[in-house]
Amino acid sequence: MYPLTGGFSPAALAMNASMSSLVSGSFSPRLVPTPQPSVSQPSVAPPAVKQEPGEHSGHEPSRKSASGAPREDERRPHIKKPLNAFMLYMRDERPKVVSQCKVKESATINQILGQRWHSLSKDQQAKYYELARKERLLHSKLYPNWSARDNYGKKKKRKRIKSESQLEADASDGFLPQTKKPRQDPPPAHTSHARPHLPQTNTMSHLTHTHLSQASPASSLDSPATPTTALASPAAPAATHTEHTHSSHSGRSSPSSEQLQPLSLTTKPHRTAPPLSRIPVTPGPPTAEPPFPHTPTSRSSLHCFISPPPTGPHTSSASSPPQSQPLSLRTTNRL
DNA sequence: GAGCCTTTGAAGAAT
DNA sequence: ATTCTTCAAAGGCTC
Repeated sequence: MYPLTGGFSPAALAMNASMSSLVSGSFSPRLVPTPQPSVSQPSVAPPAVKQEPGEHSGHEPSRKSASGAPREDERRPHIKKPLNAFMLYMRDERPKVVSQCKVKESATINQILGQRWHSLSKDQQAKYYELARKERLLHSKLYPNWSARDNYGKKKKRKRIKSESQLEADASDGFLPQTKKPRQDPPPAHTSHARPHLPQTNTMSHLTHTHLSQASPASSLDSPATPTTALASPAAPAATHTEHTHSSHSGRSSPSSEQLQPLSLTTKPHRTAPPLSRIPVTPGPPTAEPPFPHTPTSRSSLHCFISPPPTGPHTSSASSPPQSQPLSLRTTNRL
């Protein structure tokens, strides 16, 4: 369900959907009324601002007020990260997958969407990249002082207790057992990391006269964090079949690949290891394996996407990303 | 009820 | 400069 969004139809995503649509609901799927009374939101759905109940949770020692007074961050609303291209895509496509595949589990849906994402044409992906870029731009205008770091540690992670069988599976896999490395040390590590944390007191102060309304992001691409090149995808540069894919996705240094070669992100090796624990790594002939070998047992629904994969809209005939790149291939990094 | 799962991408932290 | 980690969404499931 898309609370406020008003729904982005893929079509609506089109560039022409300039600010208005963007503003209308982009990054605040389920937002909570902005707490800033003083801030007059210019007919703009405020970005995800949310007051989290257990927010304080003891992190962020850095901004603790000596006295008993409520810490600043406690009163500050939780400003969510702007959605990236894929997230925007998911938001649009999720309902379709749900209805088509009759699945409800987000994990499964996301797997399907992940595959579909790869099968998208560059143009289609570019649409979302562009949209995401606008989102970031808008977000940075709304919250100039916001930093992704602010949200670090907001999600408390629980240590997953692996079953023996799972551990075995991991072990037998032989490599990178963990998809998400269970942190040995508490996540908010950096928070305790004495760093000059910018005083975010007035996160929204700038909003008072937000240029937002006037902002035509597309034109003001000179935003700091955003790659000027529209499609600047964090992903690999050119080389349709970039195997070596930009060893790092340090997107910021974003390649200046123009629209010609928008993004070959399709081949991007994933940082987080795929569900290896469930996907038997077959040392044998890779070709023998179907594109998506053995998906999670109970996740048969993956077929939903996998079945019709043959010829995605993406012209990339040969270099075909997803199909030719079985999940097992994307094991790469993260040692 | 909090957190996990699962995906990709962005950004910050760490090396 | 490169690598690693966290968080965005989301809903069923697990603890």
